[in-house]
Amino acid sequence: MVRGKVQMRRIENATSRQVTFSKRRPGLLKKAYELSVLCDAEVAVIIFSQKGRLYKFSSNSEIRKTIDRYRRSTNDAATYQANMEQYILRLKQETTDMERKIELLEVSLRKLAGQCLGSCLMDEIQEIGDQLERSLSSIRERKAQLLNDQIRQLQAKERSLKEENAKLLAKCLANPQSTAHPRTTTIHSRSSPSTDGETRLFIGLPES
Amino acid sequence: MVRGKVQMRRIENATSRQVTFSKRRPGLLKKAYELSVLCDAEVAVIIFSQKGRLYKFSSNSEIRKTIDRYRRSTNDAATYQANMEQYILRLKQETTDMERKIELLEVSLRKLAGQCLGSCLMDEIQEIGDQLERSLSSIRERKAQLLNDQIRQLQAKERSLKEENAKLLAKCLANPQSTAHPRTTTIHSRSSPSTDGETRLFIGLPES
DNA sequence: AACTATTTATAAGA
DNA sequence: TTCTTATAAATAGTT
Repeated sequence: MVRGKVQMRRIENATSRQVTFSKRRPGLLKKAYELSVLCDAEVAVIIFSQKGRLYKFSSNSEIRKTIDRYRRSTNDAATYQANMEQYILRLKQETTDMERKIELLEVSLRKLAGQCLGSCLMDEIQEIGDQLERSLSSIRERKAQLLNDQIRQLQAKERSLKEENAKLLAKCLANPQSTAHPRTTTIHSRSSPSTDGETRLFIGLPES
Repeated sequence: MVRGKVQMRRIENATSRQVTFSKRRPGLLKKAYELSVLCDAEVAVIIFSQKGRLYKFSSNSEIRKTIDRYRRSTNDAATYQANMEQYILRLKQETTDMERKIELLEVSLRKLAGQCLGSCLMDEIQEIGDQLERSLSSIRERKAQLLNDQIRQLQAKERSLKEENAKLLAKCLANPQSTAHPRTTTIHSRSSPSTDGETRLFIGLPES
């Protein structure tokens, strides 16, 4: 361009590049300004320097207006926005559906809880009553099951305690150091008012 | 600028303006291109002619990226897009909340319907059972109320029919033209197989 | 930032 | 529109 043409490629020297940027940037913005004024055109220029600094020109007071106009005039840019709007519509539809579902669930729940029955006619009352009876029978079944489980657990525990009891008794009888009858070997039996039946196994243990 | 400086003001002659636009527009775009290449800058230019025709340059493959970058770098006003994105986040949060609510309602409903009790322990079983008993008693109350209403309606109907019956009887007795007993004045009784009890009041009406 | 030799852009005319 | 041409404007390299 001056004193020898410039190759149209990135200036490798960082300082030269920065200097050239500083010189050409206002030139570009000035040209943009002149075009907009002389020809009454809408012009917007956005420049980001390598360092990320922003420079802009807008013939409009608000560059966003030009950008919006650009978006409206191009299909691919409008697509993103349209997609978002469609997505919002879908989300809204979803929430509406969910609201209706919640409403229905709450009504069902209230009815099963015996509330708001004032508007129910005999048919529906009958149906709800039947459902409740069925539920109650499920509940009773589950309750019975739980009780049975508990009983079985207690029985198993009883069995294992009995076994332990028997083992300990056998040990006591076989042990030469304690030939006396277990009943009479209980220490501190005078100071503890517990029954024989409960304490006769605690041979030699100090009372707590 | 050439052969006499140009005044920096709108060119009034429409043709001249159009010509100048055609000449300067590629110049501006070229300058933008050169700045972007030489200085490795991100440059975007948008031009709308007076007729609304769009011309643009973008150092990027996609001008939208530069515009987005511009939007991100200016925080003078929340952009429409940012607002939309926030709105979408809000909607998503809302649907998540609703999903959770639906989940809870469905669990409650299933339990009140006596389903999925396998995981319930005795406390909860007891509670559900109590709730069901209360619901059933509400249901029975409502049922009784409905039955009572029905009975009262029937009683009222009976009363009004009796009154009408009495009035008609009195009329018959007072009327000289029909001294016969009302039971015998029933017309068409031979062609209608209804019982006496139901038809004896329809004096003089043609059968439908 | 200022200077200046040149290139580039472009107004007016064809 | 495009070409031509005279001239203004921009700017690369230097200081």
